Amino acid sequence: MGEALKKWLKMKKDLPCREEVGLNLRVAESLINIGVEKLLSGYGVTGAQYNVLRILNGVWPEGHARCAIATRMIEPASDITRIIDRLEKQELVVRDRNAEDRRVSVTRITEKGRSLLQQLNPLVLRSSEESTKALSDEECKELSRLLEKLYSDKID
Amino acid sequence: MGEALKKWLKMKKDLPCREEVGLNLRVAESLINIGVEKLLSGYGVTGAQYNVLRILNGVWPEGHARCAIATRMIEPASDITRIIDRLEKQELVVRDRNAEDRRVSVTRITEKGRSLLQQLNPLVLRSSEESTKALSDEECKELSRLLEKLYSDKID
DNA sequence: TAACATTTATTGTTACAACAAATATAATAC
DNA sequence: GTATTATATTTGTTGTAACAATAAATGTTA
Repeated sequence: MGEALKKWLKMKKDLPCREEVGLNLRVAESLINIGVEKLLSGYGVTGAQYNVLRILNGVWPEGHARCAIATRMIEPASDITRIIDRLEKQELVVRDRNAEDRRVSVTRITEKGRSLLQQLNPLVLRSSEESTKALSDEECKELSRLLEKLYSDKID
Repeated sequence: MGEALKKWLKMKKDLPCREEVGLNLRVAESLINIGVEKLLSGYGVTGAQYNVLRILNGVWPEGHARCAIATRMIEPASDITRIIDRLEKQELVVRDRNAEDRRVSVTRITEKGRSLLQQLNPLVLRSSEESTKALSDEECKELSRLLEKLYSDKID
């Protein structure tokens, strides 16, 4: 078992390698992404809100239905509705009812939302470069490959 | 950029590999650990509560001060106090004031807590084996190695 | 030893997450 | 054409997370 994990958890005993991988995933994820979260919170948005803004920016000037956003989230989020509520309150998005199917509510990013993203995106990129600097490009790619192999049987 | 990530996020464009690794970490972590969380919730404990129970079990029959627990958590948890409150309400732990230093409150796991762990531990192991079955033992170890290298400059 | 600083834990508050229930509209079956 | 089922979203509720403020005990220093 790796020394870094033992050091982090202040454990003495070893763990089965399948449990070890799960723990390392949690430790790494929380240490890596905490920096981005802090950065974003300084601009008044959470990680989930930023994620929604990026998704909406990808289809601008069109919008997305709530359920289309849900399937594109990094982590499955159960209440997109209230994430959008909070973005709407900040005037970063707008919401309309679809004319053809009045059940769906289509959300679009506003100019204010787009300019916030333009401000944030380079900062987020810089932060992720900073937080992964312990790995070479090759190691990053190998890590991504293994992670995708790990979860690819769990999607669709 | 890996196809699994693109498929998951329904993206077309590529991302810088440093951002890609961060996203893959989040996707993998949430897909892998959701199973354990669900398992635990069926027994009335959250992941954080289970984590605290395991930490306390490791020093049984002694206990730990609140701040000693905090440093051993998988993810930095800001309010151990209320996690312990909830465990105490379920009689899985007990809390005493330390005689020498009356500031510190020492928490110990109870017999009820220990027997819950005995019940849960094999189920958790089985669940983590199941959720990582897409990787070989060698790949698991390589993945752990890369993850530890990634975060080892961020601890202590 | 009195004043101040530090450590440890708890509480208050606000925002967010998870799950179920409710609402509204559309599609399907008879 | 009405009843039923399915889909899309919103709301209610409860529990949890994050952060600041407070309380209590101990350490430090002049």
